[in-house]
Amino acid sequence: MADVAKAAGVSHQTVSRVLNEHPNVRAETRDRVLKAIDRLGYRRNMVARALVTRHSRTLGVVSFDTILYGPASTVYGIEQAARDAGYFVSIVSLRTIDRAGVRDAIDYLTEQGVDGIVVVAPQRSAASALEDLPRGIPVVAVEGGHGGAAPVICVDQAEGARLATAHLLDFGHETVWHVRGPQDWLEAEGRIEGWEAALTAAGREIPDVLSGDWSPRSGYEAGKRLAAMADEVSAVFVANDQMALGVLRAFTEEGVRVPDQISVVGFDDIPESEFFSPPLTTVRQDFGAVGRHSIDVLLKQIEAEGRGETERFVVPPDLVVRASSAPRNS
Amino acid sequence: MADVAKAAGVSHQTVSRVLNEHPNVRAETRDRVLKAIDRLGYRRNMVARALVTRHSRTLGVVSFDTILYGPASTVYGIEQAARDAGYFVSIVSLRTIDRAGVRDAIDYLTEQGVDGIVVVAPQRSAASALEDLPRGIPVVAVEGGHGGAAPVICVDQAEGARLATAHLLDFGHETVWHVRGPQDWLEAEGRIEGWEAALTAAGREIPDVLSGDWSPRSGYEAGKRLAAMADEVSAVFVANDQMALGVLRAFTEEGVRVPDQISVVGFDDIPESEFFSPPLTTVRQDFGAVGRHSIDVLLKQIEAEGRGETERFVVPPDLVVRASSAPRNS
DNA sequence: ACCACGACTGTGAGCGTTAACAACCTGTCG
DNA sequence: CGACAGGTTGTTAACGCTCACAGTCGTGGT
Repeated sequence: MADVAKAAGVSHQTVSRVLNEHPNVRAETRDRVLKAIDRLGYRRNMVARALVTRHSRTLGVVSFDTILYGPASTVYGIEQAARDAGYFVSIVSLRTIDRAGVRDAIDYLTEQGVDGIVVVAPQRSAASALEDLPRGIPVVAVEGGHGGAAPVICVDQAEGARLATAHLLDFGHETVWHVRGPQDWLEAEGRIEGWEAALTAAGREIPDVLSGDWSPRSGYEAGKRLAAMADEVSAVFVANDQMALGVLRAFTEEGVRVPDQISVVGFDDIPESEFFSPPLTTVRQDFGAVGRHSIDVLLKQIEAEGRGETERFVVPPDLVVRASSAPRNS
Repeated sequence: MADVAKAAGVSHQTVSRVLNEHPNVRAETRDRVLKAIDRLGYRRNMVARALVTRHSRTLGVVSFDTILYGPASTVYGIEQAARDAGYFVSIVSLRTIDRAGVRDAIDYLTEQGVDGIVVVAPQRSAASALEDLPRGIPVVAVEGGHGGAAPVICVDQAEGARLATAHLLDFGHETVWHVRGPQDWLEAEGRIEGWEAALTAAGREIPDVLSGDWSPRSGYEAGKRLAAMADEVSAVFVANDQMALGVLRAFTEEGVRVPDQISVVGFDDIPESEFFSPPLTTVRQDFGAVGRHSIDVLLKQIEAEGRGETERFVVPPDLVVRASSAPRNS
């Protein structure tokens, strides 16, 4: 910077002013500085800037299993929204998720000097890490349950499940079976909740829940079990599309026709769902909206210096009806 | 830090030494400092550290479309490997990929003070941005063609395609059709190359190529066209699994039986492939290995301060045989 | 002619850390 | 007993930037 100042015949402070678009710089001076910057190939050192301003214009993201469609989409949405707002994103992708891991990641990012942190905490154990947050750094949670001290942005899982279940009941199915996601996941809980609520509201029996772990294989295994009771089962709500694919595969192998014998509904609307055999009825989540809102809320927290309200933002899901669900055949 | 020094009755430099695990600190002194740090809840300011050491222990990643399975897995592999090596990762996820975008991202990250950059450049236009790199910052390319000035880490796409095609020829198919990926993508080119090479090596005719854009829908459309010529076609190599799903769907709709009438092979081995109807024969890429190697090479470049060799690391792919491919029927 | 004011520019300090060097202490060896 | 090595600690000066403040200059009003 000193070199530029010398080359342009001004003080370092004037160079700084040009860089920061301060209004009180004569146009001619600005040009001279800009030319010098260009000629010398000068790049300002953001680290030094961050040291004095105490703002790095970088946000941290703590996530888990960023290869799964849901988390990957969420992180992508967050990154885009952050960049639009002029912020960088540093990512920590946890291998195993637990209280300690999330806390370490938050500490780690804090130490790096990020201005705020988005924690994608889809599991109870991760969400619990948000209960007593280190003060001094704004944090928002995505899919983080009640979120403890942090604001929460989430998709209304229960509502999505309710839509899916009600859709099947509307088709005249006596009841709807459910293949759930893994124990610790809040999304799995929310979906069960909505499913039960819809059944209860219609005065239907609540069948035993089958367990899965989000993987197609676990759906396949659940599908085998359901196929074995094909005479009692006419509709299944599966907690995500990957497991739903496994269910469809098991049904195909066992000669159970979808939707003639059994209707299947998934959750997520992954790009593949439309081309399953048959195309899958499912619940779409707007991950872009989740990312945008989480950044909005986080920036608001940063501006308010932690004194912002711990609001809660719920994004509504949509039902996408395709060929895997149909009126009951009897 | 001054506070800690005062509390422990030492100089700030001794605190710094404790923090950096300098050997020449008396055990008793270290304990005293550590206790003071703990008591005051002190956290060292990495920004100030980065300013003076000129190392941020942060690496930049420039990527594109991080929701697709391939890029997402690559970025995940990079992130894990970087963290194992004690580095942070800042991500820039490009919306549209072109020379200017990649250059901007590299500049952006350089300005932020990253120690090195991994560019995931699966497209020709992105790879071309690597031809004249800004000096002064180590860069490695993943899937970046010849890579220009930067070392390249990639999966041997042509070899994967050769494996897939040879597998189908071994099954007695007269020739193998191909649904390619989008124009600008190097991976699409590599896969075509391998496919042609395998056909040429076997002295077979090279059929017209069908075009897709990686999406299931484009595969579906290609599948419809192939189904219309089902009597000439007995084997198809599709450039990725998502498009292969679309092809399978189109075949199902048109009553083309897989693999009885037509064998289908994909590329990527996404988690869903095993549960397609029928389960998909495909080519698996080891994204974890790509991530690890790219970080290895990048760190080597950083140590060598840019004077490292521009090596090229090729990761071999594996053929995974499932039910969608079978010996020719007739 | 004087003053006030705004536009523009320069000066010095300081952000929190590490590097380089100096200083001190202890023990060992000739 | 003195010198010297080596472990341990403290002092000072950067790193590259912004902030607060202090000019300087020209303009317009009284």
